[in-house]
Amino acid sequence: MDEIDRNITVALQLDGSAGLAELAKVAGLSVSATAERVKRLEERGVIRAWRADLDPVAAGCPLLVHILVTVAPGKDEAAFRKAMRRQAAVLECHAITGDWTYLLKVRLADLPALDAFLNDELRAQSGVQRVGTLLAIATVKETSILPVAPADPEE
Amino acid sequence: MDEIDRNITVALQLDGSAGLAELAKVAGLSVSATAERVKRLEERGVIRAWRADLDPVAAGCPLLVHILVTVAPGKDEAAFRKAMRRQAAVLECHAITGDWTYLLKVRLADLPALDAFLNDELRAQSGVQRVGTLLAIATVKETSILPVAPADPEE
DNA sequence: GATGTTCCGGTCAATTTCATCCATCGGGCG
DNA sequence: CGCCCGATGGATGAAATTGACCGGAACATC
Repeated sequence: MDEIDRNITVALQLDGSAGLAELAKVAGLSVSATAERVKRLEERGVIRAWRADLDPVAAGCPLLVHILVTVAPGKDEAAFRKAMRRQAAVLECHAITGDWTYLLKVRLADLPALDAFLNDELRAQSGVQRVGTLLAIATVKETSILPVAPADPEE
Repeated sequence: MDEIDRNITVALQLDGSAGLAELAKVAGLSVSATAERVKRLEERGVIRAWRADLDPVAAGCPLLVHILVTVAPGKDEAAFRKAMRRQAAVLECHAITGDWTYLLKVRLADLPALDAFLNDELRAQSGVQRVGTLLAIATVKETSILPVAPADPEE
């Protein structure tokens, strides 16, 4: 994971369809050497997948909501996590520090869908004690480009 | 944006490197017809880009923090937004309803980096009145796969 | 301390696969 | 009956994959 690998990963996050020729230029290597690097990044699990990046609005999910949840400790929690994983609308679910237990990122089509989600999916879960809803009014920035760290010299 | 387009977009979000042949099978169309669909999805802006999906830990950003920020109303706000857009560590920045003004999603290498971010980048911004930090202890789910809505018949 | 060997990584060339383009055909609608 | 949209098939072209060769570094040997 040297400087070259970092340049490659950044470039591939920005545009994975550019092709090896152009990637080789930013990497400063030959085409096949660049292909070797990319292959190794995949094998090492740094690159998990190649994905199409969709426009949420065009895809029919204009509503973005972050939901804070307090779940009572106990074995209900496993069921809660499983339910969150099953829900396609739940893009993220993190256990967090502070007054709340979980933070969800949810994308929905409209407010009725939000109402249905809160009542039927979330509050219906046993153990859920408190729900806080943070509706996104405007999205200033939303990217999946990871700031690839300068990384430790080893490895 | 019919049923076929929805199947295609879902499949391409899951794996964009499969190739047209396999995609055509899940779409139930010929290869060239499928290619035509994908091309139109790109032209219409539904598909914004093709990206490599990285493992955050392997990429050197194991720390995930959501930060709630209260910003004083005024023209400082434009500067704040611009600063957030500039910061590579800030993956998302949403203006939200409720007691807080903004919700950030930030990825960092370690706690010192978080400390530096909070002090040097966030609290240094004029207008920032209150900062709440939600550190992710565990990530139950984190995906970028949009739940492509059944969509309105028109368009 | 110098030399030879082995391994890792990069370059170059050849093969093969894949996507794109173009012409044709069938179905639906005016 | 004619027009238009969408699907099929084949040909062209560019891309990725594979293999063999070359150079440098690390280690062991002399």
